[in-house]
Amino acid sequence: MATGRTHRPATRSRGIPEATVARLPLYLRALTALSERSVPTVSSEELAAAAGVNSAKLRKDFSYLGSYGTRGVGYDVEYLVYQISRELGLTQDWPVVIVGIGNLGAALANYGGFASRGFRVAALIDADPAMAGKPVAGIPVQHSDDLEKIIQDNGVSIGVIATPAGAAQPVCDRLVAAGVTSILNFAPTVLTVPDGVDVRKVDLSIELQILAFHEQRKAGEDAAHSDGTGPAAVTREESDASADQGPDGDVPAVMPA
Amino acid sequence: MATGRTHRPATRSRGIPEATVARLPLYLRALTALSERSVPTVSSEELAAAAGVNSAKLRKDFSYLGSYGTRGVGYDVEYLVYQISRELGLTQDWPVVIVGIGNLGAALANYGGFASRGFRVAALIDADPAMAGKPVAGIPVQHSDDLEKIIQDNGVSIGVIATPAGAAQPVCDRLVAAGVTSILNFAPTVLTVPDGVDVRKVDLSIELQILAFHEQRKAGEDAAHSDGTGPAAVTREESDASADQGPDGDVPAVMPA
DNA sequence: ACGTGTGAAGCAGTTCACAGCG
DNA sequence: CGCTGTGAACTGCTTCACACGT
Repeated sequence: MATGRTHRPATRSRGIPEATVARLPLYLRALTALSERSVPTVSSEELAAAAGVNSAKLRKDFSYLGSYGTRGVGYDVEYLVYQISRELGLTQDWPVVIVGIGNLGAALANYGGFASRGFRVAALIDADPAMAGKPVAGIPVQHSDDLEKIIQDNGVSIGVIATPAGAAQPVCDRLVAAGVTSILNFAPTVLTVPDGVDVRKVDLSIELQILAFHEQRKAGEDAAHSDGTGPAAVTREESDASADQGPDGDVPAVMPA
Repeated sequence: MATGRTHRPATRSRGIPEATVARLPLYLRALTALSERSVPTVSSEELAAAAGVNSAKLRKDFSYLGSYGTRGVGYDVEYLVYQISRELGLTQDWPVVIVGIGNLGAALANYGGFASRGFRVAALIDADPAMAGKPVAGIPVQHSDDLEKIIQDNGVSIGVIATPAGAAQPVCDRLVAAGVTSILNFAPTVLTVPDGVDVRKVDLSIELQILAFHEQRKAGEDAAHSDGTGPAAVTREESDASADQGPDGDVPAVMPA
């Protein structure tokens, strides 16, 4: 690595746009599927279709990684898989802890997406003493009293929070204090973290609300026209989400004045 | 395929930017919490802090909805809750079906975020006959043979897919054919849908990979020479996600040449 | 000829900074 | 005054279109 070619050793330079990073996993998945089918090369057009993006965007994205394609031919599948994996840091093993082994935490522990691709569930942690020792997805649940020790013993830097909303911030604080610097938060709460710690949020009810917004719009437009039975309205195959921190609290009923 | 571009009506009369729509649920949650504490008004500054955004952005967002604030005072909490709820379409009831009642589907069914805020789990559907009739979260699971009838009988327009990757597209097709026009996809697959159908995706492994990327970057910077300027490490409280369609297939091991 | 790689144009989203109203 | 509402500047992402290497 870092063997300068024509440019600077820019291979993993600081300059990859966030939007591009967010799409690399997409490309990787599509490429992995091609790899399994022993497809040797792909054009940007083909790969873009498989990943659900447009080809200009894909080429631009890849250009940030380097010039890994061959003009007139396309990209070497195996090589790209490797380069993207490396860029994403998936050539190393990331031990992950899941905190909060309720319905969701258990589902996450069982989710195949974890085991594959460099992520390994190092420990499951729950505050309920009754859970301690009980195996979930083949891994014994440990009590949250030992959280700090578990983090340190396993060299964990990525934590997943699947606790109830109220417990999320305290858990987050302890994780961070113990050395975790990346957090995936499933609780519907805004997490406050110190600089240098990354938080990503997955929030079911926010996603639903966004869908409801568009759904309402469709209904409105339909009504304005005829009572048509056919769907014809807001078409977006590139709806964008973004958003990071969720606000706090549980979500009760909506009923103003 | 995968090229619906249908343009965007742009900001004519009813044009709320997508990025703003994605934040409305955040504001709503923060406002609801305030409402519960009987706080009568908030300033953009306070509310922004609670929602984890900056106040200029919040004011700009609200300006798309109308002028609901009072200069020198702030926003009336109850009134804003109502306006945002209405804008998001949460003043009506949205029946939702969840297809695929495995670990994740069951967790979703039990998730409180569903029940609150205008969403109602109208039915749980699974392909496994052994599941049929078994209650999950108090709702009996129905067999997928009856999917179309269930959708139509309940007037469902929002579907949640929590099946394995391989089943997602067929399920999606049936949902759409039966009248569903908004889909929340938890399967790691790129869903192809006709124009007029909205798809949002929640993908655990993509989120983890994005975290891994930043994590690797932190480690690299620490290990190598420390830069001499400003704060080290990636500090982002506003990391952005985006991304919509995921690519297809399961995700096996990564191991190129 | 073909498909990558990329300047340049175009656009969406964010931030600034201040005018204007209570 | 204080705080909202918003034009205007700015930043970053996407799309275009074509030169260039193979």
